[in-house]
Amino acid sequence: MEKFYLTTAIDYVNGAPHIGHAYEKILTDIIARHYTQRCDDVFFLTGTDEHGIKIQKTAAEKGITPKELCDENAQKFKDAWKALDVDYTKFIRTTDEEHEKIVQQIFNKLLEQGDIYKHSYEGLYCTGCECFLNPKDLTEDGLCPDHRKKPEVVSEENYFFKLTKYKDAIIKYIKEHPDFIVPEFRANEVINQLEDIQDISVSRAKSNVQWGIDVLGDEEQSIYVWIDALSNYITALGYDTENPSETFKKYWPADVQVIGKDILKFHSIYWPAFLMALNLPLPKHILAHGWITIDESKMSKSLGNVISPTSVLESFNLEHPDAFRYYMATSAPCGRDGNYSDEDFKEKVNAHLANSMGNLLNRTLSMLVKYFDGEVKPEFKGENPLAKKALGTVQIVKNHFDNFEIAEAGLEITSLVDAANKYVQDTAPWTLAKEEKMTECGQVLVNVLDVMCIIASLIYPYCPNIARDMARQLSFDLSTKLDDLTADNIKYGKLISKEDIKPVFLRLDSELADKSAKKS
RNA sequence: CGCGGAGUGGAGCAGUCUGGUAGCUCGUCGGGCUCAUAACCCGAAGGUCAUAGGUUCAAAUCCUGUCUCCGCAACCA
Repeated sequence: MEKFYLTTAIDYVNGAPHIGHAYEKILTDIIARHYTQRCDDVFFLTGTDEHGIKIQKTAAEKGITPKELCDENAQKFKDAWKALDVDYTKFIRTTDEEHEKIVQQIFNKLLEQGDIYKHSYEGLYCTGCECFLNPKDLTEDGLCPDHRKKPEVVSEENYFFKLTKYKDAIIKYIKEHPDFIVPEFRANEVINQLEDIQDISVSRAKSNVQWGIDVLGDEEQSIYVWIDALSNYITALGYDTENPSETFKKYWPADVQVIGKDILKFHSIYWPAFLMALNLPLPKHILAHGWITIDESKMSKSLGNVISPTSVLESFNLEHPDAFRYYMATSAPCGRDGNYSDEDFKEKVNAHLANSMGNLLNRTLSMLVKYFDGEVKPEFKGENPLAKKALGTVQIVKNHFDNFEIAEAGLEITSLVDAANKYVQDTAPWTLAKEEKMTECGQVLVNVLDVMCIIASLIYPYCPNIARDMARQLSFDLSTKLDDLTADNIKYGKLISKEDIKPVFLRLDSELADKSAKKS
């Protein structure tokens, strides 16, 4: 594998980030970190979508410029990702000068080649909303639900993209590439939606929407969201209709684009159509994840149960985001909805990260210190009955990641940890020590520690800080590629002394789980 | 009849495509161990697989009907 390019959706900066935004970034970061363990060149793109009427209005209400609003909120997203250890390669903003320039270039190219044409249409315009309304949104009397006013019939000229021209090619592509849309069951939904697709409007009258990218050569129009926002995935790499950068040539097409299920339509229909029009290859996979519900109900502002990405860390007093990342990634299979509850969070991370994994390292190192003063002797290396399972788990985890089964991969790691705990229990090194079978005892401990290094490697994408703490206590090089892992990882000599053994993840105590500390 | 997803022990889920002893994680109860983070290991209880029919030697799985919940359609991450 030479390179791996993955992207998240770019978030609309009309508000602050919440747990749903965080879910997607964590998933993507875990995938990115996993592939850094398999290839040297991973490019992970995220960013923010910053144009449009909503930003324009919110800024006006706050009495600031749209740019100021975007700057303020984009920073909140960046801060959140930092707190969650989301380690992106590049953060693109659709207000970046470079992006705007290329979007204009793309727009004009499509216009020149006839994929974009000018067309006037009639719509119901509400002067209160300052936008067109869908007839279905009106009240029974035909009034705007927000302003109780009758919308006017207004005719507006816009640019349209010939989506219909690409309809058959997209259907064909989806059918010929069953792994293009992940999970597979969503592909049917997309094909259904494709059946009655129309050309889409890709510009707005500037009299309505000022906060957007200008159409070059037409002072009346600005570019509407589709071409602006979707293009970020290629403008970020330095795409150019004339002279694409080396970076672009190297990384495109994307290996996976992670998005929410709500915007699958745009990424599996509009986006492929634009790419076809630009004569570019399509991304290899579109991964549509589900929603995170809060205590079984949908997160919404009206219910007041919107949780900020970092509130979970704060309410449990967590120094690192590892437990939250682990929980988010393993509590629901990718693609289906998952639920967040404080209770479940606490139970899962206590059981898996503290009781099983953390404690396993702790008990083994403690015995090494207690019986051997922390020293690994050459005769401690022998046949390791855990080796086969451990190396097998590495392959299984890789396979799961190739199918974007992030939760399933996590469970495999847990299963390896359980096997190691059982091995310790069955061989009872504390009994061997009492019976003065010291070589045998040392072998058991080193067998477990060798496997512990593999576990540290495998858990790294989910819990980078815990993995680093584990690796440090094991004197193991965490940058070892997955394919270079062996069952022989522990070096001879003094491994650790008593004062250097410290728990990598402490149980969450119930008194820390204070719901009232949670912000909305 | 707009389209789609879901209904499996107390909780969350897998299994359904390719019919063949109902499984996983967590919790509960009992026992064991004492190296360790009230941790670890073993055992047990607990399910008419939403429901009614059908196909079959055999159905959680395939077919038909019904009920319930949810999503999309409609710029909600």
